Amino acid sequence: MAKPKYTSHIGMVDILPDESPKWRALENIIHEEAKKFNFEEIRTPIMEQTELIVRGVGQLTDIVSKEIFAFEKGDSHYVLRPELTAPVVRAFVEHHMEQRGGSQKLYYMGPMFRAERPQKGRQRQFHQFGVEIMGSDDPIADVECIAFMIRIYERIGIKNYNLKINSIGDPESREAYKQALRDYLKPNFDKLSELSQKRFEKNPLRILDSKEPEDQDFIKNAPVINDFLNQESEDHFKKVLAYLDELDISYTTDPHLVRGMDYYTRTAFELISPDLGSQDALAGGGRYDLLVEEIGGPYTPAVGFAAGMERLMIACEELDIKLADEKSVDVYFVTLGEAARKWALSHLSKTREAGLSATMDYLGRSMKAQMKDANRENARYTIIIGDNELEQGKFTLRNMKESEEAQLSFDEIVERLR
RNA sequence: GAGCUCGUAGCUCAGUCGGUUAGAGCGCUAGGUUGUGGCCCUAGAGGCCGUGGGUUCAAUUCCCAUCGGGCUCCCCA
Repeated sequence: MAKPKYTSHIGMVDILPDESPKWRALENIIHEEAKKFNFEEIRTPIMEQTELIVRGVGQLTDIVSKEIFAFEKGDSHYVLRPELTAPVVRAFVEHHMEQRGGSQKLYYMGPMFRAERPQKGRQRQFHQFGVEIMGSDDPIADVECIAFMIRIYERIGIKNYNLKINSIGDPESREAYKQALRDYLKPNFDKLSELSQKRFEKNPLRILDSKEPEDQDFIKNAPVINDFLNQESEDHFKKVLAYLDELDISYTTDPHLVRGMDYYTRTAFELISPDLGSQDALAGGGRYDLLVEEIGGPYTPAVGFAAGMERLMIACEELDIKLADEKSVDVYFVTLGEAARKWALSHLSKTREAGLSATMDYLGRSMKAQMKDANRENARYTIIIGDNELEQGKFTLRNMKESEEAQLSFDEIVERLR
């Protein structure tokens, strides 16, 4: 196929009419469940200051070091948001949202941007939904957050997932652990994969995540962070797990789970799906007790997660889950002649005012073509309007599924369909 | 950012061991039924064979590059 002159950018896809109903259905589910959990929606701009993202997400993360879309205009440094925790924290601080009282339970959804090489389940413009609970360090908040996340997948019917959870402690215990990890690995440094050697100084935790075969033996016997948690973090983690048990949410503790953003403290979790291929994370999140201060606000412990909406869609397809109904319209006005078209135009309005969906042919086509079109649009009924009908004030109402017809006045038709 | 792989009608794909007018199914439009859809029949529209360059008498076919998709790594949602 010859490519058109103008196409969307690589990794940025259109959501066409055949797909958009699925998206709306998913969005509706998220709104409904958020309402049940008493989460309030927050919408922030698509662009943020580059410095916010660099500080918030972390200079050394892949997201910031190689995946952000950034540009300058005048003195301003713009970046397309790669995630929404930092922007939500920014809004929280900017608008002194702690003054609203209590803890803030926020949710969001929308497009994010990362300049990665696209593959299935990974695009440059993609969509996430997620929540942030700000102002509480109670393990209950962690678990409510996870419960909401799980609830979305459960409601949709995606039950084939694995919740992995870990605690990466506070910065002090993490530093102690990093050092212990380095001490453990150092004698075998030369035997580590090239990649892991690079990670050794900068981010040794990542070595635990390595998929390189030569690293696996070292990883298996490495010290685990759980042994380095201070009492507070350990108690916190135990409570999180106990509350998960209370909710009968099954999980796997994974001492090797570390996350890509620098801001995480204590609880970290991921939701993995076997139905996704190599990009198998449905959602991920954790606690970030120090980020609000980092951004310039008051000490505000917080926890949240983000979930990939495209990945959720892919899982639905793999599992043959239909998010949206077939398209349909209540009434299709089939017109024969100019007088009928004019009548139809005004009575379309009346039909819609009665709460029904209604449409007609705009192309002046034959009756057969109109009937075919009505079929394609999945019309429940057609109303056939010709000179005879206009004269008598009785129209042919055809039930498309049953192939039954009746002669009725317009008022009777509306009454019957309502 | 790296490796592999694919790229022919709107969609799914044949095909050309380089050689006159590139095919099918579905979809679309129209007719068969001058006022009736879904099935059937007929016809039509729709392709510089992703793009650019090279080799050649000749390239959709071979070579290179590029763009785009897929898979994998990295990383993440």
